[in-house]
Amino acid sequence: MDTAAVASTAAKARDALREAILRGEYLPGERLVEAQLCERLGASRFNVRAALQDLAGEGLVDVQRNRGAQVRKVSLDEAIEITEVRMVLEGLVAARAATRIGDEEASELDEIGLLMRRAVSAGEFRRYSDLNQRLHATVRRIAGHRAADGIIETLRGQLVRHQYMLSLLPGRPAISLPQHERIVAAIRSRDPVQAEAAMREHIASVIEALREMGRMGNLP
Amino acid sequence: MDTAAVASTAAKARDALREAILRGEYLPGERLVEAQLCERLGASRFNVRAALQDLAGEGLVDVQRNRGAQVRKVSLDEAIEITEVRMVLEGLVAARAATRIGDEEASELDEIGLLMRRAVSAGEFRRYSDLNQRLHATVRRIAGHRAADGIIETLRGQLVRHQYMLSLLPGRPAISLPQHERIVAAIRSRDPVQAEAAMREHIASVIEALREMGRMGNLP
DNA sequence: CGCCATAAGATTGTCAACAATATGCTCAGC
DNA sequence: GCTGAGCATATTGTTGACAATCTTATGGCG
Repeated sequence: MDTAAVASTAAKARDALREAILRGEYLPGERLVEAQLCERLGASRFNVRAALQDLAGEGLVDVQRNRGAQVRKVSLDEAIEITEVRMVLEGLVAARAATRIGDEEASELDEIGLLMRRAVSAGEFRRYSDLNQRLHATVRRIAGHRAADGIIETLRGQLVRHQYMLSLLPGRPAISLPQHERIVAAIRSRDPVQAEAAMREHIASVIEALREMGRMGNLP
Repeated sequence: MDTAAVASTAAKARDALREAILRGEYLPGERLVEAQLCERLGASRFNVRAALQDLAGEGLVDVQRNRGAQVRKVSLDEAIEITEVRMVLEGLVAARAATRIGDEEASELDEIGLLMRRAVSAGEFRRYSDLNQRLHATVRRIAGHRAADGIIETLRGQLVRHQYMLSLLPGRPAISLPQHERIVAAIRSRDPVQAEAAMREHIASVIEALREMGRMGNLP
């Protein structure tokens, strides 16, 4: 009985709405009408408004005075900028993980690496994508860098749609698997400089893929 | 007349409260009672609540359910973590500024560098501190990296108190002036790698100073 | 004298009604 | 047929009152 306690009505509404947006139930640009959300979330307008304001702070929705809220559209340019920020932040986190990793955490990374190789060679791309997230999350947990962690999580939310499109690009796993392996190896060997470099190289290649996607005529 | 328009009542209240906190009119840990803020800001409780919620999102205040809001205390550990994040973000921004700088912007950086040297040799520390902020702001403006910019600005708000204490440390200008000069030189010569390295070295030394401050027995 | 139950006061949480604004539609005028 | 003014509707902004909760003061009991 202390910190993690009963979520307030407003917090529940906010979390539910965030999940709905991330799940893709509301598309970018779609208007979020307060009255509709009241039904959908089973909350009063008061709490719905609070939720919208929070999510606006997270960059998931845009709110314009007297014009209501809509799911934020992030352009490709913005997605690239956001990913650049993620690149340096996850680099920082990887470096710190390398200085803090313990033995059982090392074997956890090993296991994720093993599962990744298996998933790729078996062609299970969805599973590989999940492992990708799990690897990044594990590195962040090992680092225990609260400031960076919160920001990365927020940014991840803004990018769900683009990341989803990325995962459909053919040939991505073949490129990213060795990058992931290098990240694991560097953190395992407690080398912060190599860990940061490996993580940045990995995310830089994600940025390159995003640019490629833009050149191929997908929506701007 | 379009984008930048009449600030809503809530936005005005939020900005006013933010300024008040940053100015130090409310100290860390101090309770922010809604009714009092209504008078202070000349806003309704509704808007005061919205403002508090916003500033909570910015990390300037803590809000606990049924217990109200208080100015967030950031511990030295947190300040260090936040500054680490700033280090990598401003490094990113400096690198990008190096690839984008134009001629008049180059002379602007030169001028700031000149004024800095003058301020230090004249012992005008307050003026040097202002120029410090101006240099960082100018670099960010040149880079035009909206994603990084927004986050850096938010983090800066959380650190005002610690940065103020830092500026009182004797010997800081002598350390940071050559670092600033190196940042200017690298950006001027359009070298993103050097620019990032110089900026990171500079902020790393700020982190070292923060650690020093902690060791010297200031409040944790 | 100290401690817990109880009540009073202060503060925040929530709501429903009302006001202000934007949006879409109809219809006169050309 | 097109344009624009004016109206109807939908949606958001704001307010004040009331309920829930926490905090502090009080007093009885061991």
